[in-house]
Amino acid sequence: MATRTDAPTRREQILREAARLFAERGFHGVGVDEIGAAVGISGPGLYRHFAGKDAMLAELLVGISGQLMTGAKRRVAEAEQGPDALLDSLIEGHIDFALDDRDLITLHDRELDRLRDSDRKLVRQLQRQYVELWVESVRKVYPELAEPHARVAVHAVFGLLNSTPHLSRPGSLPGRAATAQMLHKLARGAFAAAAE
Amino acid sequence: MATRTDAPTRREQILREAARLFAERGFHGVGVDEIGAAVGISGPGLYRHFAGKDAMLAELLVGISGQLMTGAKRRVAEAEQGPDALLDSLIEGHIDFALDDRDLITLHDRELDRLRDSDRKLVRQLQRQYVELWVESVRKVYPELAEPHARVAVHAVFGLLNSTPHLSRPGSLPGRAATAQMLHKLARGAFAAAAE
DNA sequence: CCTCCAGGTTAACGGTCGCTAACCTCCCTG
DNA sequence: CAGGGAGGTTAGCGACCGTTAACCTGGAGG
Repeated sequence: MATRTDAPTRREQILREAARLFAERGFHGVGVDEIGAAVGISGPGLYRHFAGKDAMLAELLVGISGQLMTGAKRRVAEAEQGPDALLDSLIEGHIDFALDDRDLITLHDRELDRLRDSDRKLVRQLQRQYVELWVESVRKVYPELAEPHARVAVHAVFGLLNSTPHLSRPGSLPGRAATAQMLHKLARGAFAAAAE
Repeated sequence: MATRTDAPTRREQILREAARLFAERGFHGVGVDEIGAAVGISGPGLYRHFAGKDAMLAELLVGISGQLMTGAKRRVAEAEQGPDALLDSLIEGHIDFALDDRDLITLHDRELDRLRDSDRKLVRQLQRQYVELWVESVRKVYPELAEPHARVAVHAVFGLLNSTPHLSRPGSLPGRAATAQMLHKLARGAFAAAAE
């Protein structure tokens, strides 16, 4: 079972580099030739793997929202230790994502409007479900928190957790584990304050 | 003294519309013709007011960082009621900005890399000073909080406060004052949790 | 009344960009 | 060993974009 130590497929390579470049310079700021060059082929060779530049962005964004949503649903399903532990689990999942896939997090709320209508609707729907899932989870921990307030708090905490790309690039910061722990505390602190 | 109910000058009009369009579709996603059309003139007419498209972005970004920095310095200078009130004042200032100038907040951390080297350095320096000012202020309230941790917390709280553009556009949300108050509580809660 | 400039206009140029066309070359398979 | 598809290549097209050039116009000032 060498399922997941395989060499990355060409498609995956392309997506990784495209994500990096899009995050760095914006969708319109990157040419297909650069994306090709980043994986060692040049320009139009990409069209053997994708229908076009738009298709790469679409696959990235749909993939992200899908991954986040899938992970969150799994966590909800596996929750057996009460609402408090579930919220911690959601936070932890989001932090892992924010720390390990900075480029994707960046794209996620930056280039959504560059998508075809149908793709954009799909992504937005997944995002909305994800938010809703968090809102419910938060309100189970803090039942006295009204729903609109909970929604604002959830969006704000996403902003907080997604701030990782702004931390100086590699990280002179306290180290990955410590940063994760710190973000977790900050998020819980924000929710607690919202409810008080 | 009709100093600030004057009709906005053409330059100001252009900057406002450019900020809106840049925030909506990205710097490279907007053409000069569109910016012109947004203020009722067309395309090349902009060059009577700006040296080029880059110059507009530069003026916007330098202006933002400058405004934030100036406001924060003023608040520090006027602080007479101790560190706690100062931190509240900084938070309040940042929230006002985030709520009233969403487009600028969006540009601020999205299009920085599209600037000429000199401008980018200037903006980054202002940003760094702004962060530093916050870090000092936070550490006066929570002296037990180590500096690197305080810096991470400050960045995270910026992410939290800057989340306002993601709240559904006009705002079915609790209303401006209530949202501001909510964000304030969340930010203070996050800092408190960081220090605990 | 003439002048001149601030602030527009349209035409056009050069460069870039996404994408297609046409072709080439392994390598796998019957 | 023929052949065919997968995955490249380069050349080039058409569209668009930022910018410049050349020209026009209304109104303020001497």
